[in-house]
Amino acid sequence: MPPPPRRPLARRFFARDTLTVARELVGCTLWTVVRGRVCAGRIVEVEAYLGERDPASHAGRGPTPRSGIMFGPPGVAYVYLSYGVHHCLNAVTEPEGRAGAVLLRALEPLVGLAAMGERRGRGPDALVCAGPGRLCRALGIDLAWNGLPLAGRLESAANNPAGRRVWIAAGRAPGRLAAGPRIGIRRAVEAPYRFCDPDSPSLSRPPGPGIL
DNA sequence: GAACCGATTGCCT
DNA sequence: GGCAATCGGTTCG
Repeated sequence: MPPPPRRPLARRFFARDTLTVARELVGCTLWTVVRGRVCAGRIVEVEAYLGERDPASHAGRGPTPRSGIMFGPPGVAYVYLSYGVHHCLNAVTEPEGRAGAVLLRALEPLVGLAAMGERRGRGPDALVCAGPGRLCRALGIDLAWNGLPLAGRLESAANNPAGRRVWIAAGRAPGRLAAGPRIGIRRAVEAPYRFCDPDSPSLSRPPGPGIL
């Protein structure tokens, strides 16, 4: 199977309703280049976090130093540290001024499995990015990536002294799309804002019950 | 300033 | 199934 296109999505893709962006991100591809090593995977599982009206969102009580980025321009990375141990990568959504983000929870690895395996330790290939923390570890993503653009033109080398690149490109749309409750949250546990390709072998958990 | 919490993971019994 | 790890952000006094 030929690799999917490497061209980043347009920024306006992300400047829309968060639930729409979340559903359409399933099947797209996430790319990183760290010290010249290319990694990519097909996005197979995401969760939508809606912003000020979503109690489960970090932006649920208005902007703070951490969540402020979700109120800013769409199409940039929101990276946070989970349980003091793991990093999680979101794509900021909605027009500037309105909060929203999509958490990338799992990828099917496509490119750079050797580098992913070195960062994560050995295990089944299909599960190397099966979880938000695993995904970031495998692709080399940490807090320093917070705020990097995921869409539009790639960063110039001059603006990227760490030699870091990240972007989201189009991919193969899923044959089916499953919806269900979000994982690991304590508030708004009912909202069916987790979307995944139920036919993927790389999910962090079984698909939710809804089929869209 | 201090206490508490968490959009997780891997290892333990 | 249970639980520790580990720390930035948030909240409270």
